[in-house]
Amino acid sequence: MNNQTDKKPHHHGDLAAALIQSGIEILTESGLDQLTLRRCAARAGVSHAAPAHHFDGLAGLRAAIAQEGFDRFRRHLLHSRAQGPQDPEGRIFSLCRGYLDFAVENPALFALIFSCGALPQNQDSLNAGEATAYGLLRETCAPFVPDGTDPQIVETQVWSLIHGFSHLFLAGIFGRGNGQSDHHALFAPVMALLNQLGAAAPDPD
Amino acid sequence: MNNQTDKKPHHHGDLAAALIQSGIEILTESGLDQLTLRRCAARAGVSHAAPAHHFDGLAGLRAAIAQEGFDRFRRHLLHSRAQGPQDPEGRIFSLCRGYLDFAVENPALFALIFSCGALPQNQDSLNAGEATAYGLLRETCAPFVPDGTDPQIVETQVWSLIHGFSHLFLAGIFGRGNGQSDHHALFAPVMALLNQLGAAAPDPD
DNA sequence: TATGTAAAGTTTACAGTGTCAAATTGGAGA
DNA sequence: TCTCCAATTTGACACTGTAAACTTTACATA
Repeated sequence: MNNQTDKKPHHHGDLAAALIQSGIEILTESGLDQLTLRRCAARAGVSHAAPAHHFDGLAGLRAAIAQEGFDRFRRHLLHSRAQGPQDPEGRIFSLCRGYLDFAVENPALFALIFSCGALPQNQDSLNAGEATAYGLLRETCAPFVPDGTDPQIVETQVWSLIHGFSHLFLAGIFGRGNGQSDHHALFAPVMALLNQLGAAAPDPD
Repeated sequence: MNNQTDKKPHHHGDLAAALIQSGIEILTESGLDQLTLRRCAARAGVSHAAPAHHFDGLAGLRAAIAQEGFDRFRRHLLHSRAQGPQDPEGRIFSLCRGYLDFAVENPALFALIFSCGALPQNQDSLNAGEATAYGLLRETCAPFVPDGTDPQIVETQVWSLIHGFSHLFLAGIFGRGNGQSDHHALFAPVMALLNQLGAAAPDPD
């Protein structure tokens, strides 16, 4: 469909990629409701109707931005996981901390990524290792999966926990009411329950 | 400001409430992007500029709808919790199941409620008992809070877990890729981790 | 009853949006 | 050089939010 790589359009160098980049910048600077076809086009230096030749309307552009955002999200998680200690607990802690940090630092992009219908997740991504965010999660959760158990159980628990906290924090459920906004301090309960993961899954060592 | 209760406007019976109701219907039938000032006005049988006299623009209407939606959400949780067994585990299980069911049955309203900035949560709501959704959660979590511990720890764990699962399910992370869409089956891992709550908090009985 | 006032709703207008059809541009191959 | 064709622009249309001016209605007061 819209493979913006390895293909040089005639006039603009690579308009599709430029539009996605413009969109992410607008998202970061001005929020989700300012993400507009015409604004992206103007920022990329083309006329207002140019994006129609690369994406299927606004929905298509948003989907493309979400896909790129998801990849940046994945790289952020990868980098964050590599920062801390490399034992199973350290890796999953760093991964979750990176998850929250990305959400706090890129709230609009985070919201777009997880808005309904924008995600082209398929079955392949489950076993894709570091190639996808889900694969990254699966890798990191693997040491906590008891033998003979469906790994998706632990993955569901971990992802639900960290995603729920991140989303609720952005929504202002935690924090705003308290007048407190240090998300790392509020994060402690999530880490505590993450520790229960080991208790729930007796190590077969 | 906009107290639509106990006050009979002159022409329309209660336009503010009618607009909110119209908005929720549009949300349910056509999704979030179809929620428009003019559409709400038309559905309520007034001209397109009438809502401006009751709400502060589209953002104000959305906030009012979110507030009403949050109250319906609260009542849904209350009803769901009353359905199952009334021991602490049964109550929290039913509450979480109601949380997920509401999200699945009202995806657009659920998204609006938890979209950033639409929530007027304040400190009072924390101790409001059944009067607010957070109070409801606090009540239900109370039996799992160890003596001398901040109840917000358990509340954060439970809400993050159930909210994260619900939101990710709506986003299609679980389910769609599998071709499986029975949210109650996929829900099991959340329930399992919820059981760890008891293990994390040794009952002082 | 007559009048004034303020709220509620309508009309009109304008800038910005997505989307489509037609015209135009500019580079690649003949 | 000429032609073709994809990329882009131009122009138009319907729809949106918003603001101002205007009209209608209900109520209080004299």
